[in-house]
Amino acid sequence: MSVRHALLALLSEGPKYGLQLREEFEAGTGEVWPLNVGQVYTTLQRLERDGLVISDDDSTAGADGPQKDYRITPAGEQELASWLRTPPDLSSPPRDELVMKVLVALRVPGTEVRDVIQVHRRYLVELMQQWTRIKEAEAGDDMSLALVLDAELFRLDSVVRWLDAADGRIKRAAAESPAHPTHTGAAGPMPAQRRKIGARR
Amino acid sequence: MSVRHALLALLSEGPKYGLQLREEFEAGTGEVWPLNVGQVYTTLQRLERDGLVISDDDSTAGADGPQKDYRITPAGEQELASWLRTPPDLSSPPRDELVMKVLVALRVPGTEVRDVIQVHRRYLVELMQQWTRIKEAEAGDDMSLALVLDAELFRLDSVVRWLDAADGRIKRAAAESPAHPTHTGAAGPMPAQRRKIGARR
DNA sequence: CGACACATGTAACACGTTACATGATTTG
DNA sequence: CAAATCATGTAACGTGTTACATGTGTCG
Repeated sequence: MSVRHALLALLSEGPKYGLQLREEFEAGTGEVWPLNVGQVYTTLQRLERDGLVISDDDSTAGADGPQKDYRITPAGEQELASWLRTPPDLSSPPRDELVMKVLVALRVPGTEVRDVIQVHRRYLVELMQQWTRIKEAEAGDDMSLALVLDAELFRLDSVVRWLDAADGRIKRAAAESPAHPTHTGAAGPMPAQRRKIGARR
Repeated sequence: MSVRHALLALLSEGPKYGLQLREEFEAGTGEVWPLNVGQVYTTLQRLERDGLVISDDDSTAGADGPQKDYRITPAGEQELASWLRTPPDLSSPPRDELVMKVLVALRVPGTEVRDVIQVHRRYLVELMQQWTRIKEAEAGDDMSLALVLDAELFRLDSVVRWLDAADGRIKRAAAESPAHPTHTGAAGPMPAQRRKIGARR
């Protein structure tokens, strides 16, 4: 749902065509969020189908070249404005791949959880250094780029801190019950039924 | 790519069937990551197609009831082990919806960026409190749940801190060029071509 | 038996990705 | 003109969601 509204936003500045939207999208995110063209066209089709956008196809007047301009509709403007102040869905936190891996490593016997954690930790720190380098080198005058890189750096930092906390938890749990150092929770083959937490949609 | 490997992991403990996998998946994440059944079946089909898993359909022996057991294959075991130590793709940071919204709010004239930021900030803080309450109430003996909630709390905290940093950046930028207080970067209708950063795939 | 739950599946859609096909315009 | 580039589109696939259809087993 992100690209859809981004295109809407670009169109709110005036009529534009497919490739132009792709270029402006990438320029507006400091070129770190590539956007494939195919998605631009299919998204535009869906936007038009939903009445948030209309195309010049060959109607009113200026069908100058091969370009097909799209214009935002009032419904589109309204959708955009409401999207901007609508926080994302509460309900359950998104499934995170790295968290998944640690949970799996905890549960699958014969897996060195601490190793898995360290492997990913090293990788994340490296990644952070890369982005930091890019940020220092190129985000001087580009606020969009600075914001995007800030967000990613904050996120990666939180992941690293989570890995450390997880490692601590695991170490502690292992100390308390050395019998099964890598296995916790959901022990039996048929875990006891528990009340659902995440089902508040 | 997350559910796929989680199912593989559950199957590495022994043969299981569809609904059972769904239940164990949810139990293993403290019930905060609901998993719809349809996806379990389609994912199992793809896993079988890829040779990572085989089903009892009506072959060897025990076709006891309506349940259809799946077993992991050696190829599946190997895939699982390699997945555990493979860090996610480098390349470009994932497109984040909230970052998107702030970038859009910055660019679309007539939008109070600071307001948008504050609206989401309030929401995030509320969310954190909710999760914290649940964590204190229920994550005492369930390590999986504690890990999942930790991860989400760390993540939300990083988002809040990013929002604050973004607000600061925007305030600073507004102070420096009060002419266009809400607009930065990518100014012209056809922004100057710049070198692509994210294209290192 | 009939109702309910367990269990498996399928269909349709949204979004994202990659790859390919096809015109139109510019330029050497 | 021929080739390169610009521009639009389509096809196929992966993953996720919701909703519906269909069997099977148990139990009042």
